[in-house]
Amino acid sequence: MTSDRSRPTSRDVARAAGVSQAAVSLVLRGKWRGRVSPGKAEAVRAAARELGYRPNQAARSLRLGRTRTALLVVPALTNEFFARLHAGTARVAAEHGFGVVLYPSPEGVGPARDPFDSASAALDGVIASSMASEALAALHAGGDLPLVMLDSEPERTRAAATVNLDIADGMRQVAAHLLGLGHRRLAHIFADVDSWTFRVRAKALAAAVRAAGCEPPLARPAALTVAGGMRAARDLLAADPRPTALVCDDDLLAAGACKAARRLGLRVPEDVSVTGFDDLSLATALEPELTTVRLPAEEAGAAGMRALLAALGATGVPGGAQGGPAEVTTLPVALTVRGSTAPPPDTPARPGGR
Amino acid sequence: MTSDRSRPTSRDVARAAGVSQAAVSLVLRGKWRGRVSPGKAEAVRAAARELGYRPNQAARSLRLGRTRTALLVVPALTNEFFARLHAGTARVAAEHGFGVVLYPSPEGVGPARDPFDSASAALDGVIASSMASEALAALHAGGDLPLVMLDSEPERTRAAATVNLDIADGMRQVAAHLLGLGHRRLAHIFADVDSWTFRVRAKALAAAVRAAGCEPPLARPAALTVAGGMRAARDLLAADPRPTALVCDDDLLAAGACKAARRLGLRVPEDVSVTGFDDLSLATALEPELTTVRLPAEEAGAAGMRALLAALGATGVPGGAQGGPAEVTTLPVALTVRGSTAPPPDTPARPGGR
DNA sequence: CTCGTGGAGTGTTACGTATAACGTGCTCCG
DNA sequence: CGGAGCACGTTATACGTAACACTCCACGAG
Repeated sequence: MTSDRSRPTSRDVARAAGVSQAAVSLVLRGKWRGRVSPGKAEAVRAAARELGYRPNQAARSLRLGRTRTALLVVPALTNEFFARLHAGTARVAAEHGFGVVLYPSPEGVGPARDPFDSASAALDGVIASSMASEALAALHAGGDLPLVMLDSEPERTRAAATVNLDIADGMRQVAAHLLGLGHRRLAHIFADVDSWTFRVRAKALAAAVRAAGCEPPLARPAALTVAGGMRAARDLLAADPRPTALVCDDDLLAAGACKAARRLGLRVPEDVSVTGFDDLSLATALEPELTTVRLPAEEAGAAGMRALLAALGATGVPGGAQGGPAEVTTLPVALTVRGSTAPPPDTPARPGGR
Repeated sequence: MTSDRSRPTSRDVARAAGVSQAAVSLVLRGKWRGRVSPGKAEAVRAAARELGYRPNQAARSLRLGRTRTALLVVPALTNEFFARLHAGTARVAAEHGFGVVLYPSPEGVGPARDPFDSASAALDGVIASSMASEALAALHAGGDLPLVMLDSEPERTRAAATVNLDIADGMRQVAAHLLGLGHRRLAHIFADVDSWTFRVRAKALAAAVRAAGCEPPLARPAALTVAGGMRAARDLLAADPRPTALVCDDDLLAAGACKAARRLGLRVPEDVSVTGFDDLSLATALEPELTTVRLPAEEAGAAGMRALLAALGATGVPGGAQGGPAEVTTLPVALTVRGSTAPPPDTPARPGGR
């Protein structure tokens, strides 16, 4: 009615409320205690509501030097784990008026372009998940933004903070469960990805098995897909003596392992036990349902964003203020026992798994 | 070395190259033909590279009045379909220097907040997928941004364009496949969501079945999860006479249906056929693999972003310029026949499905 | 010789916001 | 009674970029 087509500015609001533009800014940012009378403040709010005023974020960002936007680097969103990670970051971000923009990391299919060119939005900080060191170096070149690492090697990064899942403990729980059921010949299907999280899984499993006095597990790499899991499982189940349990780095691999086992005429879990990792929705869609490790992905994403916000708050103070230089948070994970594990064949049932 | 801590600006580059700030802008935007000599242009580029200059996007957005950022509204990213949708939009967006920020639509769990407050970034346009009319109205209130609808009711929106998947045809293909196998008693497990895409599925299935001279399919609503599919299937399979095929609105529901069938002692597909929709990675993880309809999600997302970019390009011309007011694109879908469908029991095999 | 034309640049301004710096009156207390 | 301090505001400026409006000069046509 009054305005001519384009979005109203704070000056339009000021005119409508009969005050200066500065007063509008004060009132709308809530900094008017003792600077603007309650009456005028209310008039400003009414005018803003009336006109449908929304502050121009570009102008605000320019003025403040902050954009209230974070970059989340993930290998692939089609993986439910990373989607949950994103949900956690986005939730916490929204609570603080932040936005999150995604960047599929260079390990994906796309051309390894500069994330800071790709993300047209200016950024305040970066959260990087499950990154290889090479990709990290690329990020490093992208300026001196605060960086939070998720589920990554804590060492040799310039991260302001690291949020990790207790992957090693998860794998130890898997091993304890299977060993407790009586399994002695475990095999490991590990993801064909050079990433800290998968290296830890392999190491933890091997250590737990060794500690129990068993021979080290056979291991086969596999592409992180159902088909990959099938191929690896076919190989492993051809070994003699055949392993009685297949420990998989991921639920997708476990799904493939189950398929492969059945194609070989083996029943799961009677003839061979299978465990997954991540507790995707896939885990309960399968039959039998997968025994797997539940990872608090949303929680990890939320914690990562909180850490980033904390780092942003502490910006400007060069000296190390509170705590160490790089804080590491580790979130607990929990084995979820379902139907894909059982005592090995030719063994009298023994009490208790785990 | 030369600069004092903060990011270099175009003025810093200008100083280093011995030209004016305006010249830097011209050169770096590639608009210098006949305005700046090749020698100086090269000097500017060298200085920019040397200083690691990156244009301040906030300032650019403020100046241009455009932010090169689009909002993608999806119900949930943890659903692989929407993740693929996002991948498509993000890919095309990146090709044009655009960013994409996500907003989980009000139908999700979160508090139904204003997407334009939540997305701290300013926006040039909106792509909304699978939205109920209520949520649409909320978007409508959010200003007069160009809007592209994905997989939604074409009518009564002010969308600049609509990109739809040929859902109806997909369901017709499912019906033809099952009817061709000899099935006569179909049942439908439909998603408990008030959304155009699911209404179309129900209508198309009913029409196809009626056209074949069969009685209309039994139908049960279900929450869009594996557990929801199980409950609905348990109900439907208790009917007498028992349906010989369960048509599901989604692969998750189909997974649940398979589980339920087996718990009742029925084999899939020998005793009962099951079909899904969407072709999630879940479809090939199950056993038997699901017969389902493959939706070109990435392609749809890409097409949506292209439509939005086109609408943005045509902004400023009030009169309807090229084509109709709201263009509707429909992408084809394809039935993928796998192992979860077979001729009904007590029926001699007949040649050909579909 | 004058004028037009186009290349090569620069000065200046505006985008919309947040805030520092600067007034006003007015009250209250030493 | 003379400020000091407070309540209430406004003016002015800067953030970094893009682009309009100029200037200046060389050169060729008339």
